[in-house]
Amino acid sequence: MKLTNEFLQERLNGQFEHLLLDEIAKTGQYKRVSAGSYLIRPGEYIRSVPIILHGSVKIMRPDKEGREALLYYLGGMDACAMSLTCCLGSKQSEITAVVEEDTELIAIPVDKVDEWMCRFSTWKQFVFQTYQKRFDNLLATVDEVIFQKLDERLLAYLHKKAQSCGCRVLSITHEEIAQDLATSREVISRLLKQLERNGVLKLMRNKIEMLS
Amino acid sequence: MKLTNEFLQERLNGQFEHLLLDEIAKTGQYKRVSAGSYLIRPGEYIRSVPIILHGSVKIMRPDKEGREALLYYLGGMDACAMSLTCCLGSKQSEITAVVEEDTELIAIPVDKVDEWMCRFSTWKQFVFQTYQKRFDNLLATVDEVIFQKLDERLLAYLHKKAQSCGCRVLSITHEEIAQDLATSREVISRLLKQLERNGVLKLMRNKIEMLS
DNA sequence: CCGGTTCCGTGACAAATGTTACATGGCCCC
DNA sequence: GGGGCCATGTAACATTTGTCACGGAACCGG
Repeated sequence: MKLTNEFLQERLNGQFEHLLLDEIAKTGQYKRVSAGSYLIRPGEYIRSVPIILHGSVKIMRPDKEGREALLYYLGGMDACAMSLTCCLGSKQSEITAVVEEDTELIAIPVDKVDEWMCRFSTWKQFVFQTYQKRFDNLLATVDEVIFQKLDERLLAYLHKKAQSCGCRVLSITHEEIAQDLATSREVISRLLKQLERNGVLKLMRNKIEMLS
Repeated sequence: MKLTNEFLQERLNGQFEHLLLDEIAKTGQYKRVSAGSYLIRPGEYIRSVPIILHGSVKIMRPDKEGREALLYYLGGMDACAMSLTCCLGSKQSEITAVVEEDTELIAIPVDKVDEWMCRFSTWKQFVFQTYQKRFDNLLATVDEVIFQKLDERLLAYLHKKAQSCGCRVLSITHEEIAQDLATSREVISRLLKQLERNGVLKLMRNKIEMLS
């Protein structure tokens, strides 16, 4: 799709100045990506930084045994800090990014990311804000993993998920949750059952309804 | 102490251009900080970004119960990414930074950090490299906490420590280790004893000698 | 040398998490 | 309706981690 200034103005919440919008319209690439597709996998190089207009992207961290734990989600108006550092240092990705819900994004070529930093203060601000948000995300994840027990982490996970999809009924299997939290299916089933007994949620096949 | 261009040239490994060194000499503040002092605590504001010339600084993350887990160390030529984001967004610190070994650093006033970004490409590079390093540190920590068991984490912890102090005999108590890893002293004692039986290390009062 | 303090070792038990094994039940497709 | 697949439930057991209780050893200051 061709990017226009008006479209960008609306979708980017007017957080960028006009000249910058022109540049984005000229060099940015609009993309629709459907749920399940990978934006980046470990070891790949990135040549553009995605700004997410709408949807949600799941950032995961793999280990050597093939497990893959959830780090955090990217949502509207978020950009990926990993891709920023990867681009600017031409480093390989160390994470996996997979589209969770159908997503619209604008891909900014790496050389522009750098160039605009000095030309547009709103861009510089955006870049640093992005770093800050990702740092906060990571810290929150670290907190949970270090200080909380699994049942608390599970509950936090479900709430985040419900919030991100904007509904109270989650379409997910116990197995998927187990992968995201880097544990086993049986453990999750056990804890979920416990939460159900406590009236926090209701379990159905392939679905979990949050009650509180 | 008064900063001179020559001093900076030598201590900063010549990674900055001359004009920038002049600026740093003019506005940077040289500081010696002795082991045990706090550079920043949660809730405080930072008005300068430290560049560490020599020594080591421990970055920790507190939780509500008063526990405080180790995130990572800063060493020579490192800068603190937290302080970067905190400064640029005038946010409160979310971490604790305490000097582990006597440290020399240069404090850069926050407005300069921003101003130099566009004027000096080596500075811009430095800032982004800093972000990247801190991200990598955090990811490594996340990896350990998510995927590894305590005995592996403990061993990794000891190795990092040995590397950072450059010697094979660590001066540390079981209690301190337990705090850094957010667990209890007894657990650490037990695991250490096990490692000793396996010939990995030797235990002494207030000291641990790494053998491998 | 004595008394107090800090550090360490350790057994016994509790709680949390991981693993194995199998049963059940829904759902899809023919 | 029957067969097969997938998701879930669950018991039983293993391992890991956390907690409590206590004793002894090393060190330190008088």
